[in-house]
Amino acid sequence: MGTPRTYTYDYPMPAVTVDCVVFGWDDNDLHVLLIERGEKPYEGQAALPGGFIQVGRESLEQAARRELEEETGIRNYHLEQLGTFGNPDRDPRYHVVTVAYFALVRKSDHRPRGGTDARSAAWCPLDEVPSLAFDHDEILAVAKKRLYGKLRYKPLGFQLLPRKFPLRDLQRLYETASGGEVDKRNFRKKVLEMGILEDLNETESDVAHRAARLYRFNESAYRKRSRDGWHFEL
Amino acid sequence: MGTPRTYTYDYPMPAVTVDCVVFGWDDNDLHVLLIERGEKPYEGQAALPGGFIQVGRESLEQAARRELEEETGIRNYHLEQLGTFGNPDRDPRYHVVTVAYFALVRKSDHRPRGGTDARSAAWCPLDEVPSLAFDHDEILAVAKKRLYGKLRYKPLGFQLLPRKFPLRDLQRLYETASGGEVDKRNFRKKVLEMGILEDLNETESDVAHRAARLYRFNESAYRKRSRDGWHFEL
DNA sequence: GCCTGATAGTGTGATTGTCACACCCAAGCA
DNA sequence: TGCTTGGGTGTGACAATCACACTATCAGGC
Repeated sequence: MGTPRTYTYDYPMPAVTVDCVVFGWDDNDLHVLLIERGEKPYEGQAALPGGFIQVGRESLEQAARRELEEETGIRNYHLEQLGTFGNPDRDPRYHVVTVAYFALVRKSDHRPRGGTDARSAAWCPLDEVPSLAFDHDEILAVAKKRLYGKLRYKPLGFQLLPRKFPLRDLQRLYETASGGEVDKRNFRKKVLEMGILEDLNETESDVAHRAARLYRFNESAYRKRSRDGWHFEL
Repeated sequence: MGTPRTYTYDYPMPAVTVDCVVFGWDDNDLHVLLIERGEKPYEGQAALPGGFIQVGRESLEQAARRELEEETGIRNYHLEQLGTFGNPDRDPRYHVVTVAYFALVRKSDHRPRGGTDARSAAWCPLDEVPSLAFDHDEILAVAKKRLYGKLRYKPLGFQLLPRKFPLRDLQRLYETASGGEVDKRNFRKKVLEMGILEDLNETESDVAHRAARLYRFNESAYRKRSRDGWHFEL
């Protein structure tokens, strides 16, 4: 559509892309969403989903959301900027500056292989990630570090868990992030005393043991406490 | 030098710049380094120092350091990436994506108006900053928030203070960042027990009151403790 | 040289938060 | 019905945090 044309500048220009590190949680493990590249540099290799920004037409965050939705069909997720990577040789073709984003999604909200179309997007457990295209290994490493750090002092874990969850699952997630074990009783006491979880008076079903109570993150309670100078920490 | 030429692409390209928020500390107040714009959009208005990256030739951090050194002559400072701003209309001319950096310098290391040349760079107290060009107000706001947050859990304050400093000054800096007052005795005890300050057995001179002892940040002690899983917090 | 104003430096006790720890309970399944 | 699995609950020891007030030292002015 439209006549082919070209764009001329007085100086060399870099290309700008966005790449997204999408984390999902699956009962026991963190997963990242990877695509398989269908085009030339690094064709066939795994990479982070992303693409070029539409110059003059969208903000960086809009570009990240657009790419994510196009390539993976996911919606409703936490998204924040992670950092920008711009070494001149990070793309073998020419100078590409990429703005990396960091997304947290509820895997349970999206049908197992949500792929609307195009290149295959698939969840990959964090400790089985293959070598990635470009400098995406480095980007992923930064994202991991940021996620683990941030889970402790921002209530981001609730963006990964299903809306209703038992405390056990919350604890597992935090143990994964901190790399250590946590005492069950202390964990429960601490979390419940924060007053940001709503007890749903429901229990799990279909489990082969005593069913656990389900809770929901109470965002407005969280915001109220935050306004009063309190801050989340686990 | 070199023949004038142009650069042609199949797609529209954004420009990429770096901008630096440079903080300095002056006994009692935080200052930011601002330049006065000498060129068209926002000519004559205050702005953050920065400029275009050299496409294909330097990384983003190299670009930030180059621009800072060119425009202000400062050297030896802490520099980290702050975030990237890329709304299509943030520059009235065309789509410019800017990668913001965040620098901490010892004002005492640099002669009062270090300007090597070119446009005038000047320190401005944080609470007297005028309205800035582009979206630099927003960038500065993000930087301030990041600085205040980070001072509490990373030993960045020592990058702002002179190498030898009395505890009083350290306390002032932290009070500024946290917006509250702190008990002198508790502060001293806490800081000294960290074991990351070296007592120089020297005192201030030329003060109209009892001279305070001077201390120095002991980076290797800090790193050793960090490796053992300890973390800085004030 | 002595008085004054300004800031440096120092210890304790009360309170609060953090941590480690073990047992009984409910439900599904064989 | 009993075995297995994980759910749910309280207390006491210890450590960290907080609030708090006085004496010491220096420079400058009188």
